[in-house]
Parts: sequence; C-alpha cells; structure tokens
Amino acid sequence: MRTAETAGKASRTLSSRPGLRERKKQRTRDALLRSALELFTTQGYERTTVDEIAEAVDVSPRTFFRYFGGKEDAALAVHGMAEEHFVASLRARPPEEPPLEALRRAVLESWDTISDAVVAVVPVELFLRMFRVIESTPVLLAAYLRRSAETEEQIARLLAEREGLDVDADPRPRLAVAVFGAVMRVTTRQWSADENGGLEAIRELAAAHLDQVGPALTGNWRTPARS
Amino acid sequence: MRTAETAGKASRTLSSRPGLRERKKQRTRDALLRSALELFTTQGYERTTVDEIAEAVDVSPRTFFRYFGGKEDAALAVHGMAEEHFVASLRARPPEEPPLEALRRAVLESWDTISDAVVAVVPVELFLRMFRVIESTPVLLAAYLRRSAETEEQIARLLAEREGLDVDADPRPRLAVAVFGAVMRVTTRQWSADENGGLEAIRELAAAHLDQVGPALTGNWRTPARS
DNA sequence: AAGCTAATGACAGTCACTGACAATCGACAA
DNA sequence: TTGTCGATTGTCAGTGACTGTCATTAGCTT
Repeated sequence: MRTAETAGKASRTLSSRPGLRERKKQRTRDALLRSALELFTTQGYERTTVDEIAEAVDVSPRTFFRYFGGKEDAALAVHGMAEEHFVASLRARPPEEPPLEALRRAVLESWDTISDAVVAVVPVELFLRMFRVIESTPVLLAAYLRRSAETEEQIARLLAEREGLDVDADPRPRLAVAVFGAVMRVTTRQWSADENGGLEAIRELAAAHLDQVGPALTGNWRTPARS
Repeated sequence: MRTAETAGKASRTLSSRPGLRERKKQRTRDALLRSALELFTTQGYERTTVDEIAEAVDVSPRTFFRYFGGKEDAALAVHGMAEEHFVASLRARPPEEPPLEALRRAVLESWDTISDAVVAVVPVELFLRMFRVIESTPVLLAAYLRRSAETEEQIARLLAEREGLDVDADPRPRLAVAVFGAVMRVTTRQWSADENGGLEAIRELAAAHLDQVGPALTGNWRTPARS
C-alpha cells in the first residue's frame, strides 16, 4: 500500500524498520491488545468474547489465538510488561546493595518509570483501569497470582546468584522474595480498592508498607500505626 | 431398598441419621470427589474429563456440576477443608497470644491433626498426592493461590478484630498475614518438590521457615544458614 | 515474474459449563 | 398403603474457549 521504498530489501540495516511483514504483525497484535483491554475494562472480562475482540480488529478469531495464548494472556499482557520492567530495574541494581534494599529501590524506581515502558503499547490510563479489572475478576486474579509466583521464583534465583547462594539449599532467598511479593500484593490490592488512580499513590503506599512490615511482624500491634 | 425404619420420620432425634435422601447425596458427593482425585492423581488433571469422573460414579455429567462448581472445585475441595481446619485452629487460640504466635501455633497444630479432619472423606495419601498435582498444574496452582488469598483476607479480619483494629485503616494485619501466608507457601512448595511424603516433614519445614523469616529479612545473607 | 514461506481464514471438533424441562425418588400425610 | 409434594436426577440443546488441519493469501527472495 505504501510506495515501495528504495531500501525495500535493506531490512537488516543498522537502525531501520524490520520489514512490512513484521510491522504488520506488530500492528495486529497491538490492535488486538488494545481492543481487548478496551472491551475488558468497559464490558467486563467475562462478558467479552474472543469473537468480539477479533471482530473489533477485523481478523478471524483463530488469529487472536495465534497472538495470545488465550483471553487471560491478553488481559495480563500489560502487567507482564510491568513485571519485566521491574525485573530489569532489579538487575540494574549495584551488586553491593543488600538484597532487600535492592528490591525496595527497584520497585519504587520501576513505578516511577513504568509509563515509559507501557505507554508505547497502551495508554497508562487503560493500564490502570485494567489493573482493577484483574483485581476484581476471580479467574484473572488467580492467573495474576500464579504469574507473580513465577516471577518471584525468577527473582529468588537472581538474588541467590547475586549473593552466591544455592536457592535449593538455602531457603532465605525464596523466603525474602515471597515476603516482599506479599507486601507488594497487599499494596497494589489496597491501591486498586481505593478510589485514587495515581501512579504516585501506589509509590507512596509501597514505601509505607515496606516500612511497616518490620513492625507488623513484631506482633505488638498495640503500638499506634499510620494507614 | 432398606426396610422402612420405625423411626422413619424421626430424622431429628438427637443422634441419629439425617434421612435416606441426605445420606444418598453425601455418598454421591464423596464418590465423585474420590473418583475425581483418583483420576487427577493418576492421569493428571488436564487429561481427566468431567465425563470420565461422572462415568466412574455412574451419574450424569450434569450431576457432577450440581455437587461441584467445576473441575477445579473438586480438585481443591480437600485443600479447602485443610484451610478451614487451620482457621478453626486459629480461632481456638487464646486471645492474649500475640497474633504471629497464634498463627504459628495454629499451623503446627493443624498439620498435626489434619488427618482427623480429612481421612473421613479421602485417605491421607490421596490428599498428599493431590497436593503435588496442584503444585504442578498451572490452572490449579492459580486457583489455589486465589483461594489462599481469600483465606488470608479472612484471617486478617479475624486477627484485626482480636487486636481491636480496623483492617482498612491499619495495614498491619493484612501485611502480617500476607507475610505469614507467603512463608507457608514457600514451605508447602518446597515440601511438594522434595521427594519426602510425610506429614511430619512439612511440620518441621514450616517451623524452620518461620524461624528463618526474621533473619532472611535482615538482608545479611553472608551469615550461615541451614536448609 | 516465479517460487518459497509465513500469516491468515475457514472448518470441524473437544471440553467445560449452563439453562430448561421431564422423569424419578424419597419424605410425609391421609 | 397410598397419594401428593418437593428435591434429585438425566437428557438435551446451546455457548464459549481453545486446538488441529488445510487451503488460501500475501510478503519476501532471486
């Protein structure tokens, strides 16, 4: 449809585009994802059929399944990117940093820069709305928790390596990461329950909760606390 | 089929049975559950169809869905009982006990007495085998994690009430419970990964892990640790 | 322009699950 | 014992997610 560019076959030049075929695929995928999220957030996840999504993008339902493992996959795709973004932040942490400090800094940092990593595909606002849909749709919440568990395993291995430990011999990496993940889940959960919609809000909540874990575990809850 | 008992209508006498109809229902349910677990643990969850389960008990597939919300429900039914058993143990704890202490004692105690609560329906061995199937089947693991999350919410409210706190105002109950749940999940996970099959093993692992959480959070992993 | 390969659409089939209706079986009273 | 009533069940039809297969199409290569 476009005029054939002179660099038609130069798909492997240093900086340029990956060829029409690839671009088309990318566009289809993005369109499917955006339509899916749009429908999920407006009609609800359960009330949206794959046929609807496919129709909105004008492809066959079969094609949808060639791009996504299933409805769930599409619904969690963006969150998946966010997790990858976080893992990347974590990897970038200096190795001297103690593990939990690294985790803490990595989350806060990744929430600060999440827009950059996501906006390319879907608007932030859609991302945030989808987050609530996940939290309020049983099947999605389940799938989400499982994915988080997988990511935690990955992180545990990462930190163990960093500290020169064997994950299977020393339970501390998995324990620490599991605890950290638990705190983050309480955080995002409360955030999605509250009516606030900001990215800053979740950042603050995360910091506050991480500060509270220690005290919360001492068990002396008669001491005053802040929300 | 039986001779009509003289106490036919006396279904409400102090100790006696709940009437033929109820007994029959109970038997059907138990049979369905046992067949389901048996098939799940031998063929695998995904490779077992509802039709198969129903056929094994000689009822229509439709009937299966009258007793269970779905395949998942049947697969997680026993674990659900175990969780209820734990919550019951927790409720029975003296109110002066600090929350985390109560949690710790309740798990250990409930693992000690789990057989009593479960054996009535399915053999312990089947229960343990099913645990591994759950851990190794993505869909089931997801559903399992979601249920655990629900139970955690319930426990958080319980502890908050015990301590005279408002769960929505003070994050500590949810945080503490989430952390506790995380530790328990690491525990059961490692237990199901190892080849050991004992109930004592999981008890010891739980105790060991709970002792390790504190140290694991300090972040100074250069200190020696035991597996 | 022709040939190759990857992406797509069309189609048939499986399986989980649901609603509706008719047949059946236990509970209870006459 | 018999008959009515309500609960349990089986049958059937339908929806929706997902998969395998195969023919068609469309970008890429020479």
